Amino acid sequence: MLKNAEFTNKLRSSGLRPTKQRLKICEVLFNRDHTFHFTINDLAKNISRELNEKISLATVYNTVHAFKKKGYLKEISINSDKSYFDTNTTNHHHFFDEDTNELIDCDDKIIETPKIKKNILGKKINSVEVLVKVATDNQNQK
Amino acid sequence: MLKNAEFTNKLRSSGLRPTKQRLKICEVLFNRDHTFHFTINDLAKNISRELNEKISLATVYNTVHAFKKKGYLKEISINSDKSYFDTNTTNHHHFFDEDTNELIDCDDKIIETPKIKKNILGKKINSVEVLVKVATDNQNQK
DNA sequence: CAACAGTTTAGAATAATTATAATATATTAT
DNA sequence: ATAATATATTATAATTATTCTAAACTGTTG
Repeated sequence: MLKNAEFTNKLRSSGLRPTKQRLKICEVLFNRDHTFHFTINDLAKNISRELNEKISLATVYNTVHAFKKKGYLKEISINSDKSYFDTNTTNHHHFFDEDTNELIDCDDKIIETPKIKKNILGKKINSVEVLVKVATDNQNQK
Repeated sequence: MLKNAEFTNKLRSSGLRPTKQRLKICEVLFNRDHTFHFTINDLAKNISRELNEKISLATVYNTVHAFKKKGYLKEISINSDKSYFDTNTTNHHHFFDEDTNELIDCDDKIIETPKIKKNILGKKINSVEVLVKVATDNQNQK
């Protein structure tokens, strides 16, 4: 459970002013036991529910994007209809349950990190991530 | 280079009426040498350019979704701002060039298909796909 | 505390996608 | 073939996610 002062430092050290709103968003995002996958709307709702306070949706957008740029959040692309973000910013893999739309993080103890046999573009490899889609047998190719 | 009659059969055999519009869209999508990655807007533009004929945007949306449901197209989620579709419906991997936004298909000769060490949900595995993001060194974590 | 740069805000604007409902077309039964 | 029906197409409106705008506000620096 990080304190306000720690978030203040974290923000300041990356060149972001520690405003009231940003500190509250830090609390909601980073004072958790586990990885948090969310849309910006989810987050805005969580803020008003958990903190009983409203932060303008535009600010939530601004902040999430600022945090992403600073590497505190990572954007996930599974569904293309909405943007999801992830508090787990390490290189990791996912299981995606097509029945429930649940997304589960895992590391290379669960899913092997694959070898790139030929780096066809010759550029620097920034990430190698695996997505495994699962569903109850029969139907569900959506 | 498939013919109209072949597309007609293909459509009819999957329970889709072979309408003028669908046949034209088949031509644009499937009479190609290589995999085609596109947004619905791209496709609509291609239709009016290549075939010199306009198909209502709503029809293009309907058709692409119908084709996806029938397994003729696959939806890709790399960027979350738009929906991309792919004529390569096999299980395959991707390189994504963050400098140019180019997406390149490849199979397990280029990128190894990873092993799932533990199927944590115990459900049927529908796909295992790898995404490798590359960019010119330095900057570019976007 | 004054001055300035950076931030927040409500609401407008934009862009992608989906819904609507009238018209048109393909299929089927006659 | 033709009529009846079921399905598609279309233009347009509606919806949804996201970004933009410009005025008011807040944090920081001197």
